[in-house]
Parts: sequence; C-alpha cells; structure tokens
Amino acid sequence: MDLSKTVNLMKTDFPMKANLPLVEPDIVDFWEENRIYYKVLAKNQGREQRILHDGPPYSNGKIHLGHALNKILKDILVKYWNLKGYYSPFIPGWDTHGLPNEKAALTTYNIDRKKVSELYIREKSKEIAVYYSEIQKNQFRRLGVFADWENPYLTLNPSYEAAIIRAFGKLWQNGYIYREMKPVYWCYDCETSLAEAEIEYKEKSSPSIVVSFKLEESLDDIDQAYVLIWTTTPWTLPANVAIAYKPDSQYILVDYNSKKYIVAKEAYFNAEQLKFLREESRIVKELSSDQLFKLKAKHPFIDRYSILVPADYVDLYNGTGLVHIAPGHGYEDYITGKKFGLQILSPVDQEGKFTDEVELLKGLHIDQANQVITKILSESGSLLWQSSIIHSYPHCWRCHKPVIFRATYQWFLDVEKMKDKLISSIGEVEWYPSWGRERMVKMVENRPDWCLSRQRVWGVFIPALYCKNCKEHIIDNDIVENIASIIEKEGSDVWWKKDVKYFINKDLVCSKCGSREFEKEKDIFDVWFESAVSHLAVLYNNLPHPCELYLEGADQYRGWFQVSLITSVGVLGYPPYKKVLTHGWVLDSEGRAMHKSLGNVIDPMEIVEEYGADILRLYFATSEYVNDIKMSKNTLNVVAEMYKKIRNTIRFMLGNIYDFDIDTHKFNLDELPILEKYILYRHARMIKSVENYIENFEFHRYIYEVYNYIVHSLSALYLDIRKDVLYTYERDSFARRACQFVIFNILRDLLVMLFPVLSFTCEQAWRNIPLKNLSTFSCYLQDWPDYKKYSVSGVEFVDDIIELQKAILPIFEKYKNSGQIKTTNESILHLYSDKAYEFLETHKDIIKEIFRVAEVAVSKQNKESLEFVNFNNMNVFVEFIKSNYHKCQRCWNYYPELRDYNIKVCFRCYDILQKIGMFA
RNA sequence: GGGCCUCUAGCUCAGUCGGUUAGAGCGUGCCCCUGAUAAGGGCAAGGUCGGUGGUUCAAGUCCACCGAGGCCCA
Repeated sequence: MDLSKTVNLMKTDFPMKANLPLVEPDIVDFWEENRIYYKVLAKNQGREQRILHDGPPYSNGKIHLGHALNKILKDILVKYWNLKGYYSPFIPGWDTHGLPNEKAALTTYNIDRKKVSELYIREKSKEIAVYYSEIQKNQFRRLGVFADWENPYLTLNPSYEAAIIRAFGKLWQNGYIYREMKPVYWCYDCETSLAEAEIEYKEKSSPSIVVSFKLEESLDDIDQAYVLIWTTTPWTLPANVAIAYKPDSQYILVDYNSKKYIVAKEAYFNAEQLKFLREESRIVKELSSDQLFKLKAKHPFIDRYSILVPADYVDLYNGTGLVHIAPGHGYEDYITGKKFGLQILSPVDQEGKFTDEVELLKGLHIDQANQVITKILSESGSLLWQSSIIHSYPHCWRCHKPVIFRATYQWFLDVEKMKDKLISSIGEVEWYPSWGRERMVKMVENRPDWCLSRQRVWGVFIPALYCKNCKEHIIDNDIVENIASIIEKEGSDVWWKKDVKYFINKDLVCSKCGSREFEKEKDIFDVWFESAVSHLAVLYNNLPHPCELYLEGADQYRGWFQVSLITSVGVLGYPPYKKVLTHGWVLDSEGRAMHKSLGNVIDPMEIVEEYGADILRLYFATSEYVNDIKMSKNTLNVVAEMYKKIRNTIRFMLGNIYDFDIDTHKFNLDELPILEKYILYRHARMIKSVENYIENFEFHRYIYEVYNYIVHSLSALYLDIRKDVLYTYERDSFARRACQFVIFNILRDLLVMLFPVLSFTCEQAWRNIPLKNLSTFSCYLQDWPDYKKYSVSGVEFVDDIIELQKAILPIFEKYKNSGQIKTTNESILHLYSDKAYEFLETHKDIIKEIFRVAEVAVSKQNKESLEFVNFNNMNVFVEFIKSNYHKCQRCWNYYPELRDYNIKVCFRCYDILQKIGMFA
C-alpha cells in the first residue's frame, strides 16, 4: 500500500523556480491593463494624503543604477503608504530642457548652430528629451515602479513652462531678482555661462609667472620699489585694477639685481615661486602691511594704475603674498572690487577673444594672449620668473574644456537677501539622516547669489524686455502674467516665433527714456531653476504643499533640495517639503564609483534580465542605502539566495492551504492551540516592528525583520513542527484547519508586507492563494495588516521553551555524533531539574512539540552526571534516550505500540485509514 | 586644499547610556531527513570591530591623528 497517497501533501501551481526575467513582464502588463495604480488611489480617495514628490531625472540617456536605486526606494515607500491607506499618488517627472540635450541635438543631427534657426535647434532638442524620457519611463515600469505614467510632468510641458515664468515673476515682485555685470563661469566653447553644478574640476597645465608692478609713490625713504604678484592666468592681467595684500601681516623689501621688490615675508621664505628671489637677494627692511594701503602701482603694459588693497583671503605661503586683482575675471576679485569701488573690466568676448578694449591683444584668444603677454612682460623687464604648473582647474561638464571667469550682464536671484529665511526654514524640516540639516545649513551659508541666465536656446526664456532706445531692462507684472498665460496655451516656442508686441498687453513706456519700442530678452533660464519650481508646477494648487517628503541622492543638498528651497522660500516663504531623505551612491565591489573609464559600470537592466527586478529591488531594500551601496555579482547571488528562501516558504504555505476556505474555516483566537496562538503573537510583534522601521525609512531593518521571521519563526519552527498535522491529520480535523487558518492569515499578511519590495513575486503568489472573492485580484488592493487583530495572551512562556531548546540542541548534536541516536523524532527527552521541575512538567506537551521528540520525561531530582544547561538561572540536566518505539509507516512518528494491519500504523493513522476506506 | 559622511566575520546587516565570552542571516564545512526535494532541519568554524595614540576601573561605542573610500565644494 502506498501510504503517501493517503497523506495531505502540499499542492500548488506556484513554481519553486522563479524565472523572474520571463515572468515579470507579464505581471507589468497585468498591472497596466487592470490599472492597479489608479484603483488603489480610488480606494484611498478622501483619506489622509502623503506625497513623495519625485525629483526629475535628466532625460538624456538610459537609466543607471543610481536612477534605479532612487525610484525603487521611492516606490517601496509609496507602496507602503498606499497599502497603509494613505492617499499617495506618485507623479513622476523629467528634467528636459538645458544644455546637455541641446548639445546632444547638435551632435546627433550634426547641426551647425550658427546656420540654423533657434526654433530648429529647439525642435531637435525636444525630440531627444522626449525620446529619452520615454525610454526611462519604460525602464522604470519594468522595475515594477508604480506611478502615474500616463500623466508625468515634463519641464517642457506648456503648463510647467508657465509655472516657471510665474515663479520668476513672483520672485521679481518679492524683490529677489536683479541684473548685474558679474563674473560668472563661462565656457568659451559652448559660449554660455555655467552654473556651479555644471562645473567639474580636472588637472590642467597653466603658465606660472611672477610679475613686477612699479610703485608710483615712494614708500618711507624708498622712491623706486616694485611689488611682485604671481599669476597662472596672464590673460587676466589686462583687466587688472588692483593688487591685494593680507592685512596685519609682515612684508619685506628685498634687493635683487639692484632693484627693490616687495613681497610677503612668509612667502619670501616659503613659496616655491620665490625660490629665485630667496637665493639671490638680500632683505633691506621689513614693512607692515598697513604701509601698503592704497598705494598706486603702474600697470606693466597698460597706461593705468593698480591700487593696493587689503584682502583676508590672500595666501602668504604660496605665490608672493600679493594678489593680482581683476574683478571681471574672478569671484573673490569681484567682491574685493565691489568693496573698494573698483572698475569691472571684462575685455574678453563670448568666444574667449580679446575685444577692442585692449588694443594690443584685440582678436587674440586668451590662450594666445597668455604667450603674447608673457613676451611683452619679458621685454619690458617686468617678468621675473616663469614656469608652468599642473593644478586642479574648473572645466565645462559638457565639452570638458577649461572655463574662464568672465563678467557679463546676467540675471541673478538674490540668495544673500533671503539667507536668514533659508536657514530658519532648514530648521523646520526633518532631515534623514540627521546630519543632513547641518550639511544643508553650511552649504546655504556659503552659496553665492544664483546666476539664472544662460545664453542658449533650449529652455524657457526669461520674461524680460529691453527698451530698444536706451537698453533699459523691463519686467512688468502684468506682462509677465500675460506671457505666462500665452505660454500655457502655445508653449515657449512662441517667444521665438512672435514679435515682441504679441506679448505686450498694455501701453508700455520706457520709464527711463519714454520710448515705446522694445525687444525680447534672449537669455533662457538655468535648468536648475526649472526643476527648482517643480513644487509650484506639480504640488501647488493640486496636492499638499509642503509635501511629505523629497528623496534623492546626497548630491542634491547642493542641487535640487537647495534650489527648491530657495524658490519655495522666495515665492511662498516656507520650504516645499516636511522631510528630506537622502541615499548614497551605487559603487562597485571595491567601493569605487562606477565610471565608463574604469569599466566597472553595471547596467540595471542587465541585472533585471539576468536575475529579475525583484532581486534588484531586494538588493536595494537590504542595503543600508543612507550610505553608499556596493554592488557586485557575488553579492547579488547572496540576495538571490535570500529570495529563494522567502519564495520557498511562501510556496510551502500556499501548497498547504490548497483545500482551505477562509469563509468555512474561521476560528476565534482563544480557541486555537498554544503553538498557533504563539506564532500569531510573534507575527503581531513582527508587524509592529516593521511599521516602525518603515516609518523611519529603515528598509533594510524592515526586510531583515520579515526575513528572520520567515527563517526562524516560520520555516525552522512553526511550519516544520506543523508538517505532521498538515500532512497526516484528518483533512477536516480541528488541528489541521486551525493550522491552515493561521497559515492563511500569516501568508496573506506576508504577501502584503513584502509587496512594496517583492512586488512581482507577491503578485504572482497572490494568484495562487485560495480566495473566491474576485475583488481581491491584486495583492496591492489588500490592506496592510493590523497587528492588533492578533492580540493573544498567555503565550510568552513559549519564548522560554524555545530558548531552552536552542540551548539543548548542541547536547543533542553530541548524542547524534556519538551514533547513539539519529533523530529527535525517535528519542525520548529526559529533563532533570529540582528548580524548573514544575514549569517543565506543566508544559510537557508543548515541549514535546517544540523539541520534536517521541516523548518528554521530567524528573525533580537533578542528575549531576549529565550535561546541563542554564534555564532562567535554573540548572536543567539533559538526557536523550533512544526509544525502542516503533515508527508508524504513515505519519513517521514513533509510538510504544502500533496497530498491525498489513502495515504497521499508529492508532490515529489507523482510524484515518479506516475512515477514508483504505481497509474496506 | 575645505565641509559632510562611511569603515564590525568572505558577503549583507545588528550591537541601547561606555559594562560579562561582539550577535544574526547568507556562504563554507560536517551531520540528519528524503512527504517543501535544484528543497527542509541541526551543529560548527570564521572577528586585532580600518590603523595608531589618548580619556576611563572599563572603549566596537568617547576624543585626537592617520589610512581607504564616497558626496559636495575650491
């Protein structure tokens, strides 16, 4: 007789092998076709809202692991919120304007930007931006990210563009916008100014020269002295208007080749650049820096004076301790110039060539000018030392060429003016991790005013006008609003299509000269300004503002978090977010950043195709993402193993409730057996901790909590013990149905709780759960479990028994290794303890279940010859005895006595076999 | 060069206010089971807590410096 046919073995269509790369795309289709994302929103309509506002990735390429990490983390949280019953739509966005896409368009379509219309470049740039936003959208969908993919926000949408214009108008009204000549990073190759964010630092070789300026006035008793400056940018000398010294410092006058030179004392003894002087000069006298104040020096090759002024930032150890100041070519120079009312000279044009302002160098590119200037200096005897230096220097992020500082008229946002407000706003926000607050404060404290204008075409124009006659700039509130409403309907292209009159909806007169002829501003906004107003375009008027959370990589303290804060404080007076959470970067297995040049880049879609999106999702969920995350195939395999364990346990549970019906087999918690109550008690405890972890954004703790529960509480304990009941008890017996009832509840809860991370797997498992109610056809439409539902009492003592078992298992191992016994199942456990006797005797039955032994005996006398364990400060002596019991052929348990009827089975199995007619 | 951050077993993570022998899971080795089977159960071996110095009766934990790495800035 084949008794395995008489046993209730597990049965399920949920396969052991996941085959995720194959299965997942179908599940994506299922979600889309059934509009699950929208159904959940409908379900939670009217409930408390929690909004995670999506930061827009730039749409100029396929996604990398950083994008994947970011969207998956957001998805985990938003899914949890929705399951928990919050109304949490997720509106994805893309940053579409800006130089990278304009550049890509020029390269891709081989466009000479001087030969085509601006509208043509804009059209082609848009093609690229839309193309990549679609690609990224599909990649995110494949990762299982739930979002309003049908209505994303693109910064090129006319409604969004109008929000940009209006935000600028509001900032103007609030007094935060000004126009000024100011040095900005300038790329002469791209012919545009650049934001700090568009700068990258690289090593560069530059000339290194020491130049003398002859003092026009006598100093003490010296009539003919020279000051020495050191520079690595000779081309900026034509714009020199001052020389800075460090206040409260010692300077010296030295005699060198029969001439008198002034340098800082520290520099004289330390600076590499003054080695030539140190070796062949003698010190004549010491000077105090105060004696230099406002002395005039003659410019070495231009008929102009340079004035000596103090500046704290002067370095005494490098160079000469006297710094050449060109306010048109350096930020610090500009600050110093402003302080002393110096002229801002900027005789270099957009292509990096000298203008008419410098007759000597007119038309020369700055690189050529460096050589010409050096030659002029040398011939006039002003060049004292010449070398070259390799130093870290700012480069353009797009064309990778060195940038220059060049003063031009630009539009600025006055960050300085709102700094106090910004700092106090930072204090109102919760920062995760907590050091984010301090980092943000320091960054805001140090940031300069924001240059908003760019001399490019792919973007939203700055809604300003100029008087055709006197060139006065005009921003008018009514006209700005009129422009915004036009853009909202027609898109920003219209600015390039229509005459200026199309935008002027009132009788406009230049307040300066009375002219009525105007022209349009040609500059466009820095793209950062565009993404910075997403909270106005997406949240304001539609969703709660401030929103619950921004979640981006830690680089966004300088980027999106900061610019969004500035526009929000500038327009509304408060921050756009209540909480800010950051994640680190995805690094290679060695902990190094992934770079094409290092060849260590892993494509997220490659992982999806090889392992499946759920594995990648689990990978990120188990990582402490606040720090950087190391990624390698090896570690992916570790996560894949974890996945298998979770999957198999789900499969086991599914397989054992195939004949269960929740409507028929319902139980009150108090009527359940102890072990059932106990596992629910642990289950509730697990749910509670998981909620805490997720609320604190500690996803790795959440997953480890669930995982450890699956491994320890379910697989190794409850399920292992209950196999006997599930398989061998009567199909409809109380014990079996009660167990199935518990498994059903646990499984349902687990699938819901794991859904935010293992969305595909949970959805697939959900289809195999025996439920008749069709309204529950997606796992995501379930509610997050309520742990209060499982309040049971009087089972805490089982924790102690499990602890006892863990302590005793090594002893059993010794019995096993000595060959006396093979399994716990066939042995009798004899416990001796004077102190713990009563506890052990009372709970004999549950001890037998948990230890999985044939029988438990408890004695009150200690048996000192045996090994013992400490149990709540009581000694328990342990003995395993091989029973001479007989193994039931059906349930495989050991009994003192069996029924013998063709085959040997226990009394219980005998009854069951008789009932199902096996002996008929 | 400056600001912020990270470093605990081969891998991913715990480790409370400074307090016994630094814990899990995976992987590895060994054993058991063969009715979760390309599964399941058990045991064991793995650590100078990045390094050095200091404070303390006591340091993975506090302080200083150094190293490796990351982000941001110059």
